[in-house]
Amino acid sequence: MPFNPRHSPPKNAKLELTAEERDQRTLLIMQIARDTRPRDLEEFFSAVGAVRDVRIITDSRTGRSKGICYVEFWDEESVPLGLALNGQRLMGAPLQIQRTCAERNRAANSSVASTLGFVAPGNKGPTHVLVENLHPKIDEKMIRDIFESFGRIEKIDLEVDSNRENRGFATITFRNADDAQKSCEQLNNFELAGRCIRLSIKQESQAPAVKKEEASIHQRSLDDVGDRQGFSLGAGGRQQLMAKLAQGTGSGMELTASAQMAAQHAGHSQIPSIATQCFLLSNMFDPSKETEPAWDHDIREDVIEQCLAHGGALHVFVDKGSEQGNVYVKCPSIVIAHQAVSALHGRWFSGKVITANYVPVNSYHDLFPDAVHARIVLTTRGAAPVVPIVPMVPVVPPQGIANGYGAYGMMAPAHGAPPPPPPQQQGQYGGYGRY
DNA sequence: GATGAGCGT
Repeated sequence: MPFNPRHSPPKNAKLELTAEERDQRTLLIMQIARDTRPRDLEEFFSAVGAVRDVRIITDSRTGRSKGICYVEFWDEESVPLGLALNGQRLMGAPLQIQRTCAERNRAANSSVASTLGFVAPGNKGPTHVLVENLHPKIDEKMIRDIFESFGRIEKIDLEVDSNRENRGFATITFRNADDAQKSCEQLNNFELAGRCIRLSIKQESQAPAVKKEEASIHQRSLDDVGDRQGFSLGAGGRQQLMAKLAQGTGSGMELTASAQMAAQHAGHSQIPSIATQCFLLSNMFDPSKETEPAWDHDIREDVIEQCLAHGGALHVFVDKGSEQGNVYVKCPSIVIAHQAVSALHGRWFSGKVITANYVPVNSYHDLFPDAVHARIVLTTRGAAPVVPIVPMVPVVPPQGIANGYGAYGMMAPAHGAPPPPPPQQQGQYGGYGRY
Protein backbone atom coordinates (compact mmCIF):
# COMPACT_ATOMS: atom_id res chain seq x y z
CA MET A 1 0.00 0.00 0.00
CA PRO A 2 1.47 3.33 -1.00
CA PHE A 3 2.17 5.67 1.83
CA ASN A 4 -0.23 8.56 1.74
CA PRO A 5 0.96 11.52 3.74
CA ARG A 6 -2.43 13.11 3.61
CA HIS A 7 -3.70 10.60 6.08
CA SER A 8 -0.63 10.58 8.25
CA PRO A 9 -0.11 13.92 9.90
CA PRO A 10 3.36 14.42 11.33
CA LYS A 11 3.62 13.87 15.07
CA ASN A 12 3.49 17.47 16.16
CA ALA A 13 1.14 18.65 13.43
CA LYS A 14 -1.59 20.97 14.46
CA LEU A 15 -4.89 19.45 13.45
CA GLU A 16 -7.29 22.32 13.86
CA LEU A 17 -6.41 25.37 11.83
CA THR A 18 -8.06 28.67 11.09
CA ALA A 19 -8.55 29.73 7.50
CA GLU A 20 -5.56 32.05 7.77
CA GLU A 21 -3.37 29.34 9.16
CA ARG A 22 -4.29 27.07 6.33
CA ASP A 23 -3.56 29.76 3.80
CA GLN A 24 -0.10 30.10 5.25
CA ARG A 25 0.54 26.46 4.45
CA THR A 26 -0.93 26.49 1.00
CA LEU A 27 0.53 26.96 -2.42
CA LEU A 28 -1.33 27.89 -5.55
CA ILE A 29 -0.12 25.96 -8.57
CA MET A 30 -0.95 27.17 -12.03
CA GLN A 31 -0.48 25.72 -15.49
CA ILE A 32 -0.88 22.15 -14.36
CA ALA A 33 -1.49 19.72 -17.20
CA ARG A 34 -5.18 19.01 -17.75
CA ASP A 35 -4.86 15.37 -16.89
CA THR A 36 -2.94 15.88 -13.67
CA ARG A 37 -4.52 14.01 -10.78
CA PRO A 38 -4.44 15.01 -7.13
CA ARG A 39 -2.16 12.14 -6.31
CA ASP A 40 0.37 13.27 -8.91
CA LEU A 41 0.55 16.61 -7.21
CA GLU A 42 0.65 15.05 -3.82
CA GLU A 43 3.54 12.87 -4.80
CA PHE A 44 5.37 15.72 -6.42
CA PHE A 45 5.08 18.05 -3.46
CA SER A 46 5.66 15.39 -0.85
CA ALA A 47 9.31 15.74 -1.70
CA VAL A 48 9.28 18.97 0.16
CA GLY A 49 6.95 18.24 3.04
CA ALA A 50 3.96 16.20 4.07
CA VAL A 51 0.96 17.16 1.99
CA ARG A 52 -2.29 17.66 3.81
CA ASP A 53 -4.65 18.41 0.98
CA VAL A 54 -4.73 18.84 -2.77
CA ARG A 55 -7.55 20.60 -4.54
CA ILE A 56 -7.75 20.88 -8.27
CA ILE A 57 -10.03 23.68 -9.36
CA THR A 58 -12.56 22.52 -11.87
CA ASP A 59 -15.18 24.28 -13.89
CA SER A 60 -18.45 23.63 -12.14
CA ARG A 61 -20.32 23.22 -15.43
CA THR A 62 -17.99 21.01 -17.37
CA GLY A 63 -16.07 19.43 -14.54
CA ARG A 64 -12.88 20.13 -16.47
CA SER A 65 -9.74 21.12 -14.62
CA LYS A 66 -8.97 24.80 -14.87
CA GLY A 67 -5.31 24.05 -14.66
CA ILE A 68 -5.06 25.46 -11.14
CA CYS A 69 -4.79 23.72 -7.87
CA TYR A 70 -4.07 24.26 -4.21
CA VAL A 71 -1.61 22.19 -2.34
CA GLU A 72 -1.78 22.45 1.42
CA PHE A 73 1.07 21.21 3.59
CA TRP A 74 0.92 20.08 7.16
CA ASP A 75 3.83 22.25 7.96
CA GLU A 76 4.27 25.89 7.10
CA GLU A 77 7.98 25.36 6.63
CA SER A 78 7.25 23.39 3.50
CA VAL A 79 5.85 26.42 1.72
CA PRO A 80 9.11 28.16 0.83
CA LEU A 81 10.56 24.79 -0.10
CA GLY A 82 7.64 24.14 -2.39
CA LEU A 83 8.08 27.55 -3.96
CA ALA A 84 11.58 26.53 -4.88
CA LEU A 85 10.13 23.84 -7.13
CA ASN A 86 8.77 26.60 -9.31
CA GLY A 87 9.25 25.91 -12.98
CA GLN A 88 9.78 22.17 -12.51
CA ARG A 89 7.79 20.03 -14.89
CA LEU A 90 4.98 17.77 -13.82
CA MET A 91 3.39 15.65 -16.53
CA GLY A 92 5.28 17.76 -19.00
CA ALA A 93 3.97 21.10 -17.80
CA PRO A 94 6.25 23.60 -16.08
CA LEU A 95 4.51 24.48 -12.85
CA GLN A 96 3.95 28.02 -11.77
CA ILE A 97 4.00 27.94 -8.06
CA GLN A 98 2.93 30.86 -5.93
CA ARG A 99 1.77 31.56 -2.50
CA THR A 100 -1.96 31.63 -2.36
CA CYS A 101 -3.33 35.12 -2.23
CA ALA A 102 -6.44 34.01 -0.45
CA GLU A 103 -5.99 36.64 2.26
CA ARG A 104 -6.07 39.27 -0.40
CA ASN A 105 -9.16 37.80 -2.00
CA ARG A 106 -10.83 37.71 1.33
CA ALA A 107 -9.85 41.28 1.98
CA ALA A 108 -11.23 42.30 -1.36
CA ASN A 109 -14.75 41.12 -0.59
CA SER A 110 -14.42 42.70 2.76
CA SER A 111 -17.20 42.63 5.15
CA VAL A 112 -15.52 44.09 8.18
CA ALA A 113 -15.68 40.87 10.11
CA SER A 114 -14.07 38.76 7.45
CA THR A 115 -11.23 41.15 6.91
CA LEU A 116 -9.32 40.14 9.95
CA GLY A 117 -6.10 41.93 9.58
CA PHE A 118 -7.11 44.49 7.06
CA VAL A 119 -8.51 47.89 7.62
CA ALA A 120 -12.07 48.67 6.66
CA PRO A 121 -12.38 51.08 3.74
CA GLY A 122 -13.01 54.63 4.75
CA ASN A 123 -11.15 54.24 8.00
CA LYS A 124 -8.53 56.96 7.67
CA GLY A 125 -5.93 58.31 10.01
CA PRO A 126 -3.03 56.80 11.92
CA THR A 127 -3.03 53.05 11.81
CA HIS A 128 -0.90 50.42 13.48
CA VAL A 129 0.57 47.55 11.56
CA LEU A 130 1.63 44.52 13.53
CA VAL A 131 4.65 42.76 12.06
CA GLU A 132 5.29 39.24 13.28
CA ASN A 133 7.90 36.57 12.87
CA LEU A 134 10.73 39.03 12.49
CA HIS A 135 14.25 37.79 12.46
CA PRO A 136 15.71 38.77 15.86
CA LYS A 137 18.51 40.78 14.28
CA ILE A 138 16.25 43.10 12.39
CA ASP A 139 16.50 46.55 13.91
CA GLU A 140 14.37 49.63 13.84
CA LYS A 141 16.34 51.24 11.06
CA MET A 142 15.85 48.28 8.76
CA ILE A 143 12.17 48.30 9.46
CA ARG A 144 11.98 51.97 8.73
CA ASP A 145 13.94 51.54 5.54
CA ILE A 146 11.56 48.94 4.29
CA PHE A 147 8.28 50.38 5.43
CA GLU A 148 8.70 54.05 4.77
CA SER A 149 8.39 53.28 1.11
CA PHE A 150 4.69 52.94 1.74
CA GLY A 151 4.21 56.30 3.39
CA ARG A 152 4.82 58.45 6.39
CA ILE A 153 5.63 56.49 9.53
CA GLU A 154 4.76 58.09 12.83
CA LYS A 155 6.32 55.57 15.15
CA ILE A 156 7.97 52.17 15.31
CA ASP A 157 7.69 50.06 18.43
CA LEU A 158 10.26 47.34 18.53
CA GLU A 159 11.17 45.80 21.85
CA VAL A 160 14.77 44.79 22.08
CA ASP A 161 16.38 42.61 24.73
CA SER A 162 19.82 42.90 26.30
CA ASN A 163 21.47 41.26 23.28
CA ARG A 164 19.95 43.95 21.07
CA GLU A 165 17.73 41.29 19.56
CA ASN A 166 14.09 41.98 18.99
CA ARG A 167 11.27 39.84 20.27
CA GLY A 168 10.04 38.84 16.89
CA PHE A 169 7.39 41.45 16.40
CA ALA A 170 7.02 45.16 15.91
CA THR A 171 4.28 47.70 15.67
CA ILE A 172 4.53 50.34 13.00
CA THR A 173 2.26 53.33 13.10
CA PHE A 174 1.54 54.84 9.73
CA ARG A 175 0.08 58.30 9.47
CA ASN A 176 -2.39 57.07 6.88
CA ALA A 177 -4.53 53.99 6.95
CA ASP A 178 -4.09 53.57 3.21
CA ASP A 179 -0.35 53.27 3.55
CA ALA A 180 -0.72 50.79 6.37
CA GLN A 181 -3.02 48.69 4.30
CA LYS A 182 -0.80 48.87 1.28
CA SER A 183 2.17 47.67 3.29
CA CYS A 184 0.10 44.73 4.51
CA GLU A 185 -0.96 43.79 1.03
CA GLN A 186 2.51 44.07 -0.40
CA LEU A 187 4.64 42.63 2.33
CA ASN A 188 2.48 40.09 4.12
CA ASN A 189 4.31 36.79 3.76
CA PHE A 190 7.33 38.57 2.39
CA GLU A 191 10.47 36.69 3.25
CA LEU A 192 12.83 38.84 5.20
CA ALA A 193 16.11 37.42 6.41
CA GLY A 194 14.85 33.96 5.65
CA ARG A 195 11.60 34.35 7.49
CA CYS A 196 8.14 34.85 6.30
CA ILE A 197 6.98 38.01 8.02
CA ARG A 198 3.32 38.44 8.71
CA LEU A 199 1.60 41.77 8.69
CA SER A 200 -1.77 42.75 9.94
CA ILE A 201 -3.61 45.88 10.88
CA LYS A 202 -3.49 46.00 14.62
CA GLN A 203 -6.70 46.45 16.50
CA GLU A 204 -6.33 48.63 19.57
CA SER A 205 -7.53 45.79 21.74
CA GLN A 206 -4.69 43.50 20.77
CA ALA A 207 -2.68 43.06 23.92
CA PRO A 208 1.06 42.81 23.44
CA ALA A 209 1.29 40.21 26.18
CA VAL A 210 -0.17 37.56 23.92
CA LYS A 211 2.45 38.29 21.33
CA LYS A 212 5.40 37.67 23.58
CA GLU A 213 4.68 34.03 23.84
CA GLU A 214 4.62 33.78 20.07
CA ALA A 215 7.94 35.51 19.83
CA SER A 216 9.59 32.90 21.96
CA ILE A 217 8.18 30.14 19.82
CA HIS A 218 9.68 31.75 16.77
CA GLN A 219 12.96 32.09 18.53
CA ARG A 220 13.01 28.39 19.09
CA SER A 221 12.22 27.54 15.51
CA LEU A 222 15.09 29.67 14.37
CA ASP A 223 17.47 27.79 16.61
CA ASP A 224 16.16 24.54 15.26
CA VAL A 225 17.18 25.55 11.81
CA GLY A 226 20.63 26.28 13.12
CA ASP A 227 20.74 29.55 11.34
CA ARG A 228 22.73 31.33 14.01
CA GLN A 229 24.69 33.32 11.53
CA GLY A 230 21.58 35.29 11.19
CA PHE A 231 21.80 37.34 8.16
CA SER A 232 22.80 35.03 5.38
CA LEU A 233 19.76 36.09 3.45
CA GLY A 234 20.38 33.75 0.58
CA ALA A 235 22.28 30.93 2.08
CA GLY A 236 20.12 30.17 5.09
CA GLY A 237 17.05 29.44 3.11
CA ARG A 238 18.92 27.41 0.59
CA GLN A 239 20.64 25.31 3.19
CA GLN A 240 17.30 24.69 4.71
CA LEU A 241 15.96 23.63 1.36
CA MET A 242 18.92 21.40 0.72
CA ALA A 243 18.68 19.81 4.11
CA LYS A 244 15.02 19.21 3.70
CA LEU A 245 15.40 17.76 0.26
CA ALA A 246 18.30 15.66 1.38
CA GLN A 247 16.34 14.13 4.19
CA GLY A 248 13.30 13.56 2.04
CA THR A 249 9.96 14.22 3.60
CA GLY A 250 11.07 13.26 7.03
CA SER A 251 8.51 10.52 6.96
CA GLY A 252 10.42 7.79 5.25
CA MET A 253 9.47 8.59 1.71
CA GLU A 254 11.92 8.40 -1.09
CA LEU A 255 12.73 11.51 -3.00
CA THR A 256 10.90 11.84 -6.24
CA ALA A 257 12.99 12.31 -9.33
CA SER A 258 11.79 15.87 -9.69
CA ALA A 259 12.79 16.72 -6.17
CA GLN A 260 16.21 15.29 -6.77
CA MET A 261 16.48 17.48 -9.78
CA ALA A 262 15.47 20.41 -7.68
CA ALA A 263 18.06 19.48 -5.12
CA GLN A 264 20.68 19.31 -7.80
CA HIS A 265 19.52 22.59 -9.09
CA ALA A 266 19.83 24.01 -5.62
CA GLY A 267 23.26 22.45 -5.42
CA HIS A 268 24.26 24.51 -8.37
CA SER A 269 23.12 27.40 -6.29
CA GLN A 270 20.00 28.19 -8.23
CA ILE A 271 16.59 29.03 -7.01
CA PRO A 272 16.77 29.81 -3.36
CA SER A 273 13.36 29.77 -1.84
CA ILE A 274 13.69 33.23 -0.46
CA ALA A 275 13.86 36.62 -2.01
CA THR A 276 17.17 38.17 -2.96
CA GLN A 277 18.06 41.14 -5.11
CA CYS A 278 18.74 38.85 -8.02
CA PHE A 279 16.49 36.67 -10.09
CA LEU A 280 16.39 34.63 -13.23
CA LEU A 281 13.63 34.93 -15.79
CA SER A 282 13.12 31.90 -17.98
CA ASN A 283 11.09 31.41 -21.14
CA MET A 284 11.91 34.89 -22.30
CA PHE A 285 12.88 33.71 -25.78
CA ASP A 286 13.70 30.73 -27.92
CA PRO A 287 17.18 31.20 -29.36
CA SER A 288 16.36 29.01 -32.34
CA LYS A 289 13.39 31.18 -33.31
CA GLU A 290 14.70 34.69 -32.84
CA THR A 291 15.30 36.38 -36.15
CA GLU A 292 15.55 40.11 -35.50
CA PRO A 293 19.12 41.33 -35.79
CA ALA A 294 19.39 42.66 -32.25
CA TRP A 295 16.69 40.60 -30.62
CA ASP A 296 18.60 40.12 -27.42
CA HIS A 297 18.95 43.85 -27.14
CA ASP A 298 15.23 44.31 -27.51
CA ILE A 299 14.54 41.77 -24.84
CA ARG A 300 17.00 43.42 -22.53
CA GLU A 301 15.27 46.75 -23.04
CA ASP A 302 11.91 45.16 -22.37
CA VAL A 303 13.13 43.70 -19.13
CA ILE A 304 14.72 46.94 -18.03
CA GLU A 305 11.50 48.75 -18.76
CA GLN A 306 9.46 46.26 -16.80
CA CYS A 307 11.79 46.57 -13.85
CA LEU A 308 11.56 50.33 -13.94
CA ALA A 309 7.98 50.10 -12.90
CA HIS A 310 9.08 48.59 -9.61
CA GLY A 311 12.25 50.48 -8.91
CA GLY A 312 14.59 49.47 -11.66
CA ALA A 313 17.37 47.03 -12.36
CA LEU A 314 21.10 47.45 -11.89
CA HIS A 315 22.19 44.65 -14.17
CA VAL A 316 20.40 42.68 -16.86
CA PHE A 317 21.94 39.93 -18.91
CA VAL A 318 20.23 38.11 -21.75
CA ASP A 319 21.77 34.67 -22.03
CA LYS A 320 21.37 34.50 -25.80
CA GLY A 321 22.36 30.89 -26.18
CA SER A 322 20.27 29.47 -23.40
CA GLU A 323 17.72 26.92 -24.43
CA GLN A 324 15.41 28.05 -21.64
CA GLY A 325 15.47 31.66 -22.72
CA ASN A 326 17.15 32.93 -19.58
CA VAL A 327 17.54 36.53 -18.55
CA TYR A 328 19.39 37.44 -15.36
CA VAL A 329 18.41 40.49 -13.37
CA LYS A 330 19.82 42.25 -10.36
CA CYS A 331 17.73 44.89 -8.65
CA PRO A 332 18.73 47.62 -6.22
CA SER A 333 16.91 45.99 -3.35
CA ILE A 334 15.18 42.86 -2.27
CA VAL A 335 11.87 44.58 -2.06
CA ILE A 336 12.15 45.82 -5.62
CA ALA A 337 13.26 42.41 -6.84
CA HIS A 338 10.34 40.87 -5.04
CA GLN A 339 7.91 43.22 -6.70
CA ALA A 340 9.42 42.60 -10.10
CA VAL A 341 9.37 38.85 -9.57
CA SER A 342 5.74 38.88 -8.48
CA ALA A 343 4.83 41.01 -11.45
CA LEU A 344 6.69 38.92 -14.00
CA HIS A 345 6.29 35.38 -12.78
CA GLY A 346 3.43 33.81 -14.66
CA ARG A 347 3.18 36.60 -17.23
CA TRP A 348 3.07 35.81 -20.92
CA PHE A 349 5.85 36.94 -23.12
CA SER A 350 5.95 36.20 -26.83
CA GLY A 351 3.94 33.04 -26.56
CA LYS A 352 5.35 31.57 -23.39
CA VAL A 353 4.84 31.86 -19.69
CA ILE A 354 7.69 33.51 -17.86
CA THR A 355 8.97 31.92 -14.70
CA ALA A 356 10.95 33.96 -12.25
CA ASN A 357 13.22 32.52 -9.61
CA TYR A 358 15.53 34.16 -7.14
CA VAL A 359 19.25 33.63 -7.44
CA PRO A 360 21.54 33.99 -4.42
CA VAL A 361 23.49 37.21 -4.68
CA ASN A 362 26.79 35.38 -4.34
CA SER A 363 26.05 33.09 -7.24
CA TYR A 364 24.94 36.02 -9.28
CA HIS A 365 28.16 37.81 -8.60
CA ASP A 366 30.13 34.70 -9.50
CA LEU A 367 28.39 34.69 -12.83
CA PHE A 368 28.61 38.42 -13.39
CA PRO A 369 31.47 40.01 -11.52
CA ASP A 370 30.64 43.34 -13.11
CA ALA A 371 27.30 43.29 -11.34
CA VAL A 372 28.99 43.47 -7.95
CA HIS A 373 29.52 47.17 -8.15
CA ALA A 374 26.58 48.10 -10.29
CA ARG A 375 24.98 51.09 -8.64
CA ILE A 376 23.13 52.74 -11.44
CA VAL A 377 19.55 52.01 -12.29
CA LEU A 378 19.38 50.97 -15.92
CA THR A 379 17.13 52.88 -18.22
CA THR A 380 15.97 52.35 -21.72
CA ARG A 381 17.13 54.59 -24.56
CA GLY A 382 17.16 58.32 -24.03
CA ALA A 383 18.63 60.59 -21.44
CA ALA A 384 17.18 59.36 -18.24
CA PRO A 385 18.81 60.49 -15.06
CA VAL A 386 21.71 58.56 -13.67
CA VAL A 387 20.77 57.55 -10.19
CA PRO A 388 23.29 56.45 -7.64
CA ILE A 389 21.82 54.36 -4.91
CA VAL A 390 22.64 53.67 -1.32
CA PRO A 391 25.39 51.19 -0.56
CA MET A 392 24.24 47.64 -0.35
CA VAL A 393 23.57 46.16 3.03
CA PRO A 394 21.82 42.91 3.86
CA VAL A 395 18.49 44.61 3.62
CA VAL A 396 18.50 47.39 1.08
CA PRO A 397 15.45 49.55 1.23
CA PRO A 398 13.70 51.16 -1.64
CA GLN A 399 14.65 54.78 -1.34
CA GLY A 400 12.86 58.04 -1.37
CA ILE A 401 9.39 56.88 -1.99
CA ALA A 402 7.50 59.05 0.37
CA ASN A 403 8.26 61.99 -1.83
CA GLY A 404 6.05 61.65 -4.80
CA TYR A 405 7.99 59.20 -6.93
CA GLY A 406 5.24 56.72 -7.32
CA ALA A 407 3.67 54.50 -4.77
CA TYR A 408 6.83 52.54 -4.09
CA GLY A 409 9.91 51.30 -5.74
CA MET A 410 10.80 54.28 -7.88
CA MET A 411 14.21 55.58 -7.00
CA ALA A 412 14.47 59.15 -5.93
CA PRO A 413 17.26 61.15 -7.47
CA ALA A 414 20.16 61.84 -5.18
CA HIS A 415 21.45 65.31 -4.39
CA GLY A 416 18.59 67.31 -5.74
CA ALA A 417 18.89 66.07 -9.26
CA PRO A 418 15.88 66.90 -11.41
CA PRO A 419 12.93 64.62 -10.85
CA PRO A 420 12.78 61.58 -13.10
CA PRO A 421 10.45 61.54 -16.04
CA PRO A 422 6.98 60.30 -15.26
CA PRO A 423 6.82 56.52 -15.11
CA GLN A 424 7.40 55.20 -18.60
CA GLN A 425 4.32 55.12 -20.68
CA GLN A 426 3.69 51.61 -21.81
CA GLY A 427 5.44 51.81 -25.13
CA GLN A 428 3.95 52.56 -28.49
CA TYR A 429 1.73 49.52 -28.75
CA GLY A 430 -0.50 50.37 -25.86
CA GLY A 431 0.68 47.22 -24.17
CA TYR A 432 4.02 45.84 -23.08
CA GLY A 433 5.49 45.09 -26.45
CA ARG A 434 5.86 41.36 -26.54
CA TYR A 435 4.16 40.87 -23.24
C1' DG B 1 -1.79 41.50 -34.26
C1' DA B 2 -5.05 40.31 -29.46
C1' DT B 3 -4.60 34.68 -26.39
C1' DG B 4 -3.47 33.63 -21.62
C1' DA B 5 -7.05 34.28 -16.76
C1' DG B 6 -8.34 31.16 -13.94
C1' DC B 7 -8.08 31.81 -6.36
C1' DG B 8 -11.14 26.74 -2.77
C1' DT B 9 -13.27 24.42 2.12
